[in-house]
Amino acid sequence: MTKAPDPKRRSVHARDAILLAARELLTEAGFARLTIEGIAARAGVGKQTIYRWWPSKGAVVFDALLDALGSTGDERALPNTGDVGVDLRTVLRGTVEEMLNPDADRLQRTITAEIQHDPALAQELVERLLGPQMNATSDRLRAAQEVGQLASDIDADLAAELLFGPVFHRWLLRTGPLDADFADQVVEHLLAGLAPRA
Amino acid sequence: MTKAPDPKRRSVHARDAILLAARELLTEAGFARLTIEGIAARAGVGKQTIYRWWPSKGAVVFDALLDALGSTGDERALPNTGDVGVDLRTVLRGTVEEMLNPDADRLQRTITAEIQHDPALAQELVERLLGPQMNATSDRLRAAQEVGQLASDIDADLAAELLFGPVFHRWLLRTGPLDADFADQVVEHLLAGLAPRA
Amino acid sequence: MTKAPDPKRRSVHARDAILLAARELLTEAGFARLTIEGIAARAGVGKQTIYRWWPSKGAVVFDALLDALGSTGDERALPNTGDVGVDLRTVLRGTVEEMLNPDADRLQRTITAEIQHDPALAQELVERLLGPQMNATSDRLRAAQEVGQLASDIDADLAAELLFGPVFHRWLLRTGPLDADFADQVVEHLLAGLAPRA
Amino acid sequence: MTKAPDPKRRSVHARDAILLAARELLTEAGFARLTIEGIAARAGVGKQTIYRWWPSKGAVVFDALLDALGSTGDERALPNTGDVGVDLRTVLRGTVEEMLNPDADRLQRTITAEIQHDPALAQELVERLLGPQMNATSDRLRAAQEVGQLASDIDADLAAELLFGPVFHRWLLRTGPLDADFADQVVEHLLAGLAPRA
DNA sequence: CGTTAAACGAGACGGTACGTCAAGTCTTTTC
DNA sequence: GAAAAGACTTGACGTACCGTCTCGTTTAACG
Repeated sequence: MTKAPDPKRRSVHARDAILLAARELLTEAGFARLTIEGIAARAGVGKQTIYRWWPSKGAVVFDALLDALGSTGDERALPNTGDVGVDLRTVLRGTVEEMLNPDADRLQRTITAEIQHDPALAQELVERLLGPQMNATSDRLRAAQEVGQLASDIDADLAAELLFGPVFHRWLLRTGPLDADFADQVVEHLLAGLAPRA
Repeated sequence: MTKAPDPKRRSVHARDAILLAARELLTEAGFARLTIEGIAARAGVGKQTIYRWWPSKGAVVFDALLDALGSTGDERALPNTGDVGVDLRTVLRGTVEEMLNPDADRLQRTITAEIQHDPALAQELVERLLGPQMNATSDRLRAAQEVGQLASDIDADLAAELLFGPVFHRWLLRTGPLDADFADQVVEHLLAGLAPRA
Repeated sequence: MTKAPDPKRRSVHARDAILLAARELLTEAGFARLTIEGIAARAGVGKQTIYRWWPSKGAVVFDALLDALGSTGDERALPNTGDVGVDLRTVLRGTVEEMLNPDADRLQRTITAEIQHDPALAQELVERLLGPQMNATSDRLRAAQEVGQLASDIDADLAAELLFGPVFHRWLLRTGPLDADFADQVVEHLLAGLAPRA
Repeated sequence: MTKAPDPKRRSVHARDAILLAARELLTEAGFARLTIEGIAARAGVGKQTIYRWWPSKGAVVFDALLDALGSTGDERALPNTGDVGVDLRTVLRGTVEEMLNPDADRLQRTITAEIQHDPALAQELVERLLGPQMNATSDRLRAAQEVGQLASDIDADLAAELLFGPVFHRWLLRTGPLDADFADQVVEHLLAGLAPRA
């Protein structure tokens, strides 16, 4: 049995330097050109220190991203103006806007590509980033159901996926122009289908 | 300027052997473990012959997939039973079923990951595979509009994306179980929103 | 049996262009960086045309050199001033001088290196270049024997080698400075040993 | 400036395995067919380990030869029987004999060819192998001068070159048969020229 | 608080694959 | 039918990183 390293003795400084270096190099060169040696060199760290704490390049990048995103986005409850249509439009336009930002675009594409080959990463991504985000949306939808703005017999989690799915599809596959107008149309058609039956 | 090779002199035999080898190795080992050297060895071909005609590993794989899929899926018009709900359920269940097939799943994930870093590939994929498939669906939707099963003021192309988006989202991000039931629900809610207004 | 090409149909133009290109590239880049492809490209000739008529890169270079040297140096009888010492000094100083010329130095080193791995080339070199040169010297020595300037019981061919050997040794191995003074000393000591016995 | 590796960390085992493999392959296949990849494979070593410590194939071979020859030939003082003629005959016959041994012949031709294109190697060869050997000879000649067997006004280093030069010339250029008799004749004529004047 | 075992930086190691270059062979087209 | 053009298989090149493995050097938990 290979002896596991002792987390208590772990150098916080090394960890931070590694994640920072990973983030910087990822932005500069992209995932494909990112190397463990490069991260180690930039971080001023021995390669072994990386291998000691992470199983793969993907895991490092993933941690680096969580480190960056997690700090800002812990609590992202949706706004509630009283009009669910307005609120959904706001959140979906925000999603589109982020996708149009070159840096965020690159990071998200990188991680989306990466999880295709690593189900464990995929699960962690869903649990720690996507899940919370979609839960915030389905929470807002449930609130709308309670005030009678949406049919009450609809699964809010499914509805959230009906909302984000098309945007994600268009972004990832570039099937057409991705803009605020597209986001609005998705919300409009979706709400038509989710409206309470007369 | 590096002189381009003359396509007239290209060896068909080499091309076919390369694409076949790529497909086999991709299924056996996955994209990450796929190497140019491996393809060349399996195909009984010099590495230079690959480099002469393709700019990257991704391009080879892409051609290999088009070669395989394109031959079978030229004409994929949707069925038209007269009931658009039934037909959409059929096509979406078919899509889900293909995603559940391990081989197809791996190939599709590979190529989806690949196009994230190569917009040119992405465009080609849309034009040659995704586009035709989505057009077939939107054609069927337009037919439904003409017989009054769907509201006539809705963009059929957008509707097709509303349909495939959620399925694609769940498959790619593994946000939940992907099965026929999920496909049915997507169709149901979508049609509710697209129904002609009284 | 592989059919031999017909020398009668050989293109003189191609032959000359190849040998010229070889000579030029040899001077520009040296033997190690000389390639068949480079020669073919420079000569505006197909590679096959080179392979058809020469068995190896060394053979081409060799022909190229013979073509260049042979034309100028067919008849190189030594001067005969009546004083064999003066004449030997002249010829040895000339040899040294040529070795100090950078272009000639490179060509000679190239071919000397090459014949180490190719006895057939070595033989041809001796027969067509070195042999005639040394024969000219031994002829002069024999003439000296006839007029009593040298002991008559000495093999003139051996004596020629005693003369050129040390110069060649110092040039090839760089064991010390190679100059006219060195040449003179070699001649002086050699003649002392070859003088007629009282 | 590319960072130089740290000699303290160098693996002795790898170094020895590389030099041994180089020597073996050189004997088996000759210099032209010798490859870095072949050496690495035979030595059970990564190619990078060779490139880390040697700049070229020639340098490896050179080190391999020094490693082999240097160990046996550190001290090669010439015999001193009292008769300089006998001693020179012995050493020159020994030189000829070694040149007639196929393995030694191949090694020496290889390295002689190699130093033509690499003056740095040439200098090292002279300093570490040829130099000591010729010094041993000139030492013996000086001893002969002291006891009056040779003229005292002759440069012993030059004399040594007069001795080895012709043998080397005949061996390298194959201008004639190389045997003990030839060695004897060289010594005889040389001594005639170097004898003390009456 | 000093000891001491661990984590650390550094980097050499055996490997794999890269993308390039040239070798020598083969085929197609031109003169 | 030789020659030009150039695509082909082969194999070595020298480079970049991989993940493993020592090395000395900090450094932080515990005796």
